[in-house]
Amino acid sequence: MLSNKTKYGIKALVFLAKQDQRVPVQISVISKSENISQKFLESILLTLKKNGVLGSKKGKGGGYYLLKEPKDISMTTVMRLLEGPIAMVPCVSLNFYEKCEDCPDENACAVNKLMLKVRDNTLQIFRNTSLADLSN
Amino acid sequence: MLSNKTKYGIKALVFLAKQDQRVPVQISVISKSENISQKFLESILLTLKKNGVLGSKKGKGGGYYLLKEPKDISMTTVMRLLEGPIAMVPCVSLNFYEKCEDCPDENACAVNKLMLKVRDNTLQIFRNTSLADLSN
DNA sequence: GCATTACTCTAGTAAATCGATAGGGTAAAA
DNA sequence: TTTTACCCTATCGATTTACTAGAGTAATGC
Repeated sequence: MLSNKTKYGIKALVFLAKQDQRVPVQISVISKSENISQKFLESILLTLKKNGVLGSKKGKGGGYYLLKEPKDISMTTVMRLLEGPIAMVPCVSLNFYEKCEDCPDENACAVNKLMLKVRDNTLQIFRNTSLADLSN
Repeated sequence: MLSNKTKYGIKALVFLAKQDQRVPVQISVISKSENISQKFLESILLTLKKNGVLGSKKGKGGGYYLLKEPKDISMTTVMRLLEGPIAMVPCVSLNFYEKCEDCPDENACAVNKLMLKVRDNTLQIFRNTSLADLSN
């Protein structure tokens, strides 16, 4: 299941991408428009900022804005930052790999085999989908 | 993330599919061989039984066995029984559909659009993968 | 400067889910 | 009639999720 965190994050990013000008947008504006708790959204945008997806400006006329063009922001980045691993099991994860304790041989494991296929496919979708694709 | 329940369920099914003869296999045998808590496995096999995937036989020489040929047991069935919805959000789920409360228009929703693609792909993999495919 | 605005950060918490564990009950086979 | 093994219910600690509260700090405009 996709967490609300990720869901809200994507919605906020799309909202920013849809702005005509690249001016800072206040959290409260996004929060109202997308029906997201303001405080919760605050923490989400903060992580996106800390990881180079968003920039922010303080004070009057401040807010958040995209640091890159929507077409250059890939869904893999967003998913990994907000949701964590893309794989359904750690033993097939690229960025969050962990060995299964109960499994003697990964290569002989049916779950591994199946989930590897799923990960490959899902990853390809996220790689080929940019923020621009979602904003049309 | 895939739950242990599903993971163990798949492993147990593969174990059963790999048996030469179609004789009942005791829970304790599967549990030891696959490093799964016996009691936990018990409840998993029970759900698979209640939903027509497995049969069971009581008493001495009893145990669980597949009700169908491995090639006729699709991963969609197994995943839905043990893991639940295949989709990452309820609003793109076929069997567990639910409308998002915060979303005014599903067709205009970026998350919906993205997750629909993911679900289609994942579903296709599960549909095209049978227990037989995983047992080789 | 100084008030306003808006971002930043730290805690905490209610609710749900997960992954078991415990223990007794019941049916069937030898 | 004893053994074996399936069947069912209840409980429980740990973790995660989705927020909420509240205080602090940095810019901006007048």
